[in-house]
Amino acid sequence: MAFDPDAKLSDVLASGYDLNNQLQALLSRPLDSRGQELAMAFSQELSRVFLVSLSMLNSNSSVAPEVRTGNSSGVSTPAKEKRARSDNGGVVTPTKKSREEGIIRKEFTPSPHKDGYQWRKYGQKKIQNCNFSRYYFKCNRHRRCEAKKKVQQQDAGPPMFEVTYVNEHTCHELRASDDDAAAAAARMASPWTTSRRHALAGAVDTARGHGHGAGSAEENEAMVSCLAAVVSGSVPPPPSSGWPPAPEASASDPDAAGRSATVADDEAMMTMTMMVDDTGFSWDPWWSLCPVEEAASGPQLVVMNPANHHRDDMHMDKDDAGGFADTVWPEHTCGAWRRA
DNA sequence: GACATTTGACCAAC
DNA sequence: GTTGGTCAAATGTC
Repeated sequence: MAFDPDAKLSDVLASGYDLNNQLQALLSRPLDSRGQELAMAFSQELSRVFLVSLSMLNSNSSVAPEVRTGNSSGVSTPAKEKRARSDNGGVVTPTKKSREEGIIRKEFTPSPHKDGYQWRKYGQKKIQNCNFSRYYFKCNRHRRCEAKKKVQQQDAGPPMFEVTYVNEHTCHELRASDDDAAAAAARMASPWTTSRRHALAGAVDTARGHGHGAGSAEENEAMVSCLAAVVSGSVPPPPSSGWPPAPEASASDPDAAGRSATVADDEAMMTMTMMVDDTGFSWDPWWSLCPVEEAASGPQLVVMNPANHHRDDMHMDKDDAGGFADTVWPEHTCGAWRRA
C-alpha cells in the first residue's frame, strides 16, 4: 500500500478503514493458509496505517517522516531507493541486480522484527561508516528454509531500521511435506480411524511447536474476536479455553490473562498478527504481550521480550521513538548485547 | 541436555 | 588490503 506524500491524515485513516473492512470480510469465513496470509498482509498494512497516522499526529504534519523524506536518518541513499520508498510507504522495490543477489525486498521500518516469521540470529558485523552493527538472521521455522534478513539501524534520527530480505521462504512447503510424511508414517503404524488420525496429526503439530495448525472453529472464532477487537481499539480477555497461550501471564501472573486492557500502540496489533501467521496461530517466541503496571492514562499493554524480561541489560521504554515500545530493538542493545 | 545467542575467524568479492 | 557475509566454537538460558 502506498501513501501519497500529500495525503491528509483523514485520507490515511480512511484507507485504514477500508483495509479493516476488507479484513473483516476475509475473517467472516473460515481461513485456509492462503486466507491467513491475506489476513496477515491486511493486518500489516493496518499497522502501517496506524504508524503513519501517529507519525502525522506526532510531527504535526500531514506526512509521516519516512514517507516525507524517504530517509529520515540523513544517511545518504541512492536516489532510486528514495524514490521507490516514497512511492511505497517504506518498502523499496528491489532492482534487477538486487534480485540477482537474492534480495526480494527492502524495508525501512521502526519495527524490524515484525514480519510474522521466526528468525535466528547468526551473525553481527560492524559496518564501516555506520554507528550500529548489522545483524544477520535466518528463518528459524525450518532448518532448510533459505530465507534470510539483514537488519541495519540507521545512524541518525528516530530509530529506523533497514531490513533487507534475502531469498523467499520455503518453510511453508518444507513443513507441509514434513507433516505429510508424519501423517503417512502414522497411517502405516496403525489402522486407526480417520478422526483418530486427525487427532494424531494435531498432536504431531503440537509437538512441533505450532499446535494450532488448521485451527478449530473455536480458535478461528477467537482469532476473529481478537483481531476485530484490536482493530476497533480494545483487546478482550482470552477465551476460556486458554487460547491463545500466554506463558507469561499464566506462569507468573494468572490474573493477567483475564485482565482487560487498552491497546496503546501498534505493537499489540502486530502481536495479534503474529498469532495468525502461517505457522498456525503460534505466538512469536520473542515478542508477546506482557501486562505492565497501569500508566497514568490507564491500563496499557507493551510488548516485551519474554526471554529478556528479567535482564538488566535489556530495557524497554515506551516513550522511545514516539511511544512505540518495540522501536528500541536492537538499538538499545548496542554495546549491551556484546560481552564486556 | 537441547537449543539459542554471541563473537572471533574465515572466506569471497571488490 | 578492505569489507561484507557466513561459519562454528564458546557461552548462556531454560
